[in-house]
Amino acid sequence: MTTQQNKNTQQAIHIGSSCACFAVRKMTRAVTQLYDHHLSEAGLRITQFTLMNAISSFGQVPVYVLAEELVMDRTTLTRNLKPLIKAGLVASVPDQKDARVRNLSLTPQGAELLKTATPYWERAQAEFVEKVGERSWAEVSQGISLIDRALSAGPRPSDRMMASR
Amino acid sequence: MTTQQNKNTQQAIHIGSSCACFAVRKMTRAVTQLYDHHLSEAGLRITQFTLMNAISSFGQVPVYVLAEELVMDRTTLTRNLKPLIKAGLVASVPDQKDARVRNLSLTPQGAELLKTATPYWERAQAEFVEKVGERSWAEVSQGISLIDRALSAGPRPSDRMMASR
DNA sequence: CAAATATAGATGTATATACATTTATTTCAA
DNA sequence: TTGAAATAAATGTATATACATCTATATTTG
Repeated sequence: MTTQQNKNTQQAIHIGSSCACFAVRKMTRAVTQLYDHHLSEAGLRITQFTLMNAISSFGQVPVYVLAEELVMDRTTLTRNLKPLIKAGLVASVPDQKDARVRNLSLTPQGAELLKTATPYWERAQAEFVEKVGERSWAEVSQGISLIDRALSAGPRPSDRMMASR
Repeated sequence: MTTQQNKNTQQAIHIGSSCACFAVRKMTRAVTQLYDHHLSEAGLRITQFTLMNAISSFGQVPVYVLAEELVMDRTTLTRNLKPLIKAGLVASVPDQKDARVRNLSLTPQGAELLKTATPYWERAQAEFVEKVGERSWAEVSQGISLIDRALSAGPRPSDRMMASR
């Protein structure tokens, strides 16, 4: 048992130290916790803040466009929007030309809350950059952009259609 | 309205392009989707695979130690373990010396499934590295380690106890 | 034009995440 | 030694995430 167990342990250590997904998920938990602790004082989570911010940057945007932009499943976005719509922070109105589409925008209250919460985001961002170092973050940030491009350049759904599985 | 709206839009674009948390969460969604698509063929999610792998690397480990190691709330870990324990992949047994503590380990079935799933993880990892580039990933990986250290070196809970709020 | 196909969003189900609180146990101090 | 404080895990609640599927609408094709 000992030899086999040692083999398993060594293999597991190797996977744990090389798995890209494990690394990015662990880091994301740490970063999210930092931002959430600041944003909680404004009654928002960082996920909600960034979602409202994304809508604000578009002014008005269909669900499917925003989901693609955020690399997020449409159904996930629908679910994430629910509490914001219920709280009167986000408006979802049917499109005039295509009845399937719903356009998202911030309500006046949503825009106001986003403005109120921004200083807390700034503190979180400042603490993060202070801890990590401006230069280091700039480098990692570039790397993240690179990964985003690399992964979004994958095969299109239409290409996959005739492919094996 | 137009001027104010433009201001809001510009501000939102600035936050969206600089927020570290938004960037890492977006990237993590993309990376997780890639790994999940491979691991699903083994009937596991990448989160479950990496959790089982982490337990395997310890051999046996208390919940609170694993949670700290993974930068994960203890309650989150408890919840994530639930389906694995129910499926008979992970064992959770009370510690002999401290009755509060529960030690986690893989069951034989868990070890077997981990082994079976490993080739799918290897394909995911290979696709990721192939798309991103070995050199780029090595650099980003170093940056992630740096961020992990920077954020875990924060104030201990005991230090926070007398702090404001 | 009508039938087949494709698309947008919503819903059912399941897991992932964390805070506040509860329960059981241990440690520490008067 | 016992009562207070601390710790480990579990539970209540709420949001985050995605797949399979469903409904409604739009587009394409025969």
